[in-house]
Amino acid sequence: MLIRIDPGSDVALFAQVAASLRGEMAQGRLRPGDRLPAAREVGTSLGVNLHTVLRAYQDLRDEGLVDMRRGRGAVVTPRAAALSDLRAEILALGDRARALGMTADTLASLVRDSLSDGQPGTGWPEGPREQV
Amino acid sequence: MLIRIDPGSDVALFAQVAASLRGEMAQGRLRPGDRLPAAREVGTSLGVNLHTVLRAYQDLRDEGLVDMRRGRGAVVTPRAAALSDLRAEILALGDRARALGMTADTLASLVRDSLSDGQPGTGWPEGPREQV
DNA sequence: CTCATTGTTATGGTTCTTCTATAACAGTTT
DNA sequence: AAACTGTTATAGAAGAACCATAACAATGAG
Repeated sequence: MLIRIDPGSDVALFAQVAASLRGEMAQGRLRPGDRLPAAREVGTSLGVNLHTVLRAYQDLRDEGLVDMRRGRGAVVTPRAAALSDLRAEILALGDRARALGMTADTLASLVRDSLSDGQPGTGWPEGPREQV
Repeated sequence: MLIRIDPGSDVALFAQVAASLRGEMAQGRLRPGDRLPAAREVGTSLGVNLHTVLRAYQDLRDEGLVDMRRGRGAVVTPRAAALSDLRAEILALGDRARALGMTADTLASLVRDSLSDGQPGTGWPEGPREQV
């Protein structure tokens, strides 16, 4: 278990914590059934507020990567195995992108946008806007 | 040229604009040498402030995807061709991730973190923190 | 049952980012 | 010369992120 954060980064702390844990899952160091360290423990040990850690845990829960219950803690779900399944391909893609002079952030943004190119769901409060 | 934003999204507007343009480059609809529409034009047409658009343009410039100069505008660089080179692989990876029940955001975060697993650069203001 | 542990919820406050608005400036092109 | 471009400056409003503190409720160990 290794959680790394950089307070000087422009990425939100809770996002860094969540990303760290996803990385552990992808590397197989966190497997289905494993329990995440208690949020309070991570918080104090990391010099970060309890809620910041919990926000990260909740993001992972929303992604179906962990189950959370009071008193029991946050437990890694079987779905987390999918992350390690993709690890090799992600690294390969990263190598190619790096060779083309692309940063990790650029590739990540490109991945997010390329996949959500589908039509947005209905019922928007303000609706999306376009510019041609 | 198609720029799409969703004011209700949790993603920052400037990031959406930048992501849209990256997508255009990946699809080959924006090629090296092409000029991006003027920031003011995009702003008014999109109902968004000039600076919000410029922030997106500057991000693309920092990634080496466009060159910017006063009076001339923002011009797509040769490096942008790399995006379309990776498009097929990104879509393939996205399909696999989707089949495993993974969202685009999850995959994007995983990509960003898996690639930046290397040692952080030196000279941090506060230094990164770890938790074992 | 008792009790320590864990996530959950609530409240309030500070700081930072994002977005907007307006204006002037300085290269580039026509 | 004039229209168009990104650049810089200033200032404000709104929201997100983060922190601090406290109480609550489910779980598991003893």
